[in-house]
Amino acid sequence: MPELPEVETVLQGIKPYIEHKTIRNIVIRQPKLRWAIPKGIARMLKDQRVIEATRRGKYMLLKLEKGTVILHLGMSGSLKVMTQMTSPDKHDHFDIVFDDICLRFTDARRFGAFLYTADDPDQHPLLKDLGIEPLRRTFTGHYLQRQAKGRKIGVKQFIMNQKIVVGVGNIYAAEALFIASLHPMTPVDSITLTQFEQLARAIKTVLQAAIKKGGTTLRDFKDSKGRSGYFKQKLNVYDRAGQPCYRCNLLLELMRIQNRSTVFCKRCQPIE
DNA sequence: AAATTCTCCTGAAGGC
DNA sequence: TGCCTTCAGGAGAATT
Repeated sequence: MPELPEVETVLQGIKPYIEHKTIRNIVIRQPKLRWAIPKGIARMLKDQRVIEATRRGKYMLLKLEKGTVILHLGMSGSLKVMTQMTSPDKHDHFDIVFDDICLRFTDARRFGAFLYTADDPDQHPLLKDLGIEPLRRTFTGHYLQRQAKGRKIGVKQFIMNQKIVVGVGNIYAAEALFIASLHPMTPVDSITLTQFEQLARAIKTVLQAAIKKGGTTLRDFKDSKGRSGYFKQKLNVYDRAGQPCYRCNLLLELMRIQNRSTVFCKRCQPIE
């Protein structure tokens, strides 16, 4: 389930292999992803140099001499640097081929995306309404409080809304709420500034710690070299329903919010 | 406008 | 062994 730390891990892994390199070929085996891979994409990308590889939320952006490639890993996608070509597996949907290496995209569930825009990527429909980057200095308790004004949703849905803040998915939302001692269903209009400050801090802390560990591998996340992430060992609540809270020993609760499993500690994260 | 529900997809896991 | 059901989830689209 690639969230911000997993995307960042993949991005840092592929960066040195593709920046300032020229795309030589695009091989598409399965164009049907979240959106169909645009028909003329190979023609658009061929012989273009990658100026830099960046990230916006959970999207990876390859800035080219002309235009930008937009990549998303969906929930089961991975990008691998192939230093030598092997025959593709069933779910290896496309390759971006360079002179010395190739980027191979694998995604069993096909929720990922491979798109191209000739214009300012920040104006692309998928990117233009995205919220703030959580690791920015300007992501603060004040910011969250401002965004929460007039809303009635629970805090977990709030911080998972990519229009509020990007990069926080089901795993890190649960973890951040535990650290901030907030019940996932706490209505955002009842949260104090102090609590919002703790929450913003908790999100930064957990994302940064996860990046340091190379992301979280629960089932299938792999970095650009096929390695697992090691943040799972640090998870306080996610995937730990029914097990004792590390802080107070009470068995952790499982509830479903918007059809997402949500684990929390009733005692450490009380609802007012 | 905001909130909720539906949808895409397939592998894994559990029940019988 | 095998078939069926359920679950996992990012996030846009459709609906309320």
